[in-house]
Amino acid sequence: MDAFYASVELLRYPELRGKPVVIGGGRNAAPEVLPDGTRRFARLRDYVGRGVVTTSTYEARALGVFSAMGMMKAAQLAPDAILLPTDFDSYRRYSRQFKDAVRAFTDQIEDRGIDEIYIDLTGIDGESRELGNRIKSAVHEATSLTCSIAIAPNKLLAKIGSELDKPNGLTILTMDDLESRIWPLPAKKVNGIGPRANERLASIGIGTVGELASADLGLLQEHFGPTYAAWLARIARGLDDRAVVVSSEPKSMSRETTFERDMHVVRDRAVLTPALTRLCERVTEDLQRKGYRGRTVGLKIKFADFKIVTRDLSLTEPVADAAAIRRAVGECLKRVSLDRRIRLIGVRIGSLERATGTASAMVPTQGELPFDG
DNA sequence: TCTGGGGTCCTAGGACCC
DNA sequence: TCTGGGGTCCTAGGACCC
Repeated sequence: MDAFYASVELLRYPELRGKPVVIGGGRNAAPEVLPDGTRRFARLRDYVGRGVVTTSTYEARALGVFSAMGMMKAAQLAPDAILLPTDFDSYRRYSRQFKDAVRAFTDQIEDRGIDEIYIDLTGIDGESRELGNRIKSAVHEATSLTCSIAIAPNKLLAKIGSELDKPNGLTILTMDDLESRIWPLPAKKVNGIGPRANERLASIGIGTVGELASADLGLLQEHFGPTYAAWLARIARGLDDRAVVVSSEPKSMSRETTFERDMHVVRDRAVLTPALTRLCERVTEDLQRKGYRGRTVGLKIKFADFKIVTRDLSLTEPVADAAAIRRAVGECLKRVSLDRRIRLIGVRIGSLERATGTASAMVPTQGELPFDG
């Protein structure tokens, strides 16, 4: 979906179309409705806090404001841009609508978050461009939103291709297009080459996918290890045999919060302790709402210097109650050296299993029968 | 004026078991 | 007295993605 959150907001506030608009910031307020019925929107210049940009309209991007940028920095680049708070309930609703629209074509859909999917079109009738246009029309009819689609031989190329013609794009790629359309691209356009890998590639003179394709495998192995080097060599040739994964179980659930100011471990105890308890409660709510329990409880602390420590504790039995999670988090906390101010705390639960049925209702398996020893 | 929140996957060492 | 592998689980950190 193109600039998804921002585009949803423009449906609600059409008067903002064509203007630089930024979504994000966390705790900022919704627009104020004036007596004459018009709305007064917050401006980026008025923002104070530690939030980051979640999405920006293409007009805001033209001013240099992109996702994940600190809001205060964005405010310097685009002080007059409109600032809107995130409204995840709306985005989730539109997300369901666009995915349902695609489901009319096939159920072979892999969820990649709220605004992105892979579709396995293998065996679906129709010429690629015509099929792509039909999907785009169906999405637009269902949501009034535009999306960008690439149809390609694999997920790697489809993902790259979907970025080539944004917004409202349709890109068809075959293996014959590798040299002309993929090799000129910066290596970091590849899904899986992030900032760190990109920097290390740059340090050995590799900037584009094409340069990666002609790189010596031994050199790559020296810098990235055998597994990642082999992967790099394959993706540079456009090779990717990952399947479209239609369903998956969650592995972990977590909640975390960044404080408005860095917290002093002793002096701000009255803030920190209830905040930690609240995170345990929120994780518990998530578990119960989705019907899971988990056996591994994790604590995350980000200090004022941005250093992150994590501590895990695996319990003997899976839990889904706040008190048990809070106790485990307390044990984790004892193993952290609290020698700096704290910026963020987080609570995570992993080793999840479905909470259907109680322990007493479960039939013992062979290994648990008492006669084996 | 520094840099969110929710996830997945990988690596690597150590404990422990057979 | 010296030296095995294979396997799983746990923990911590880090890269990466949306």
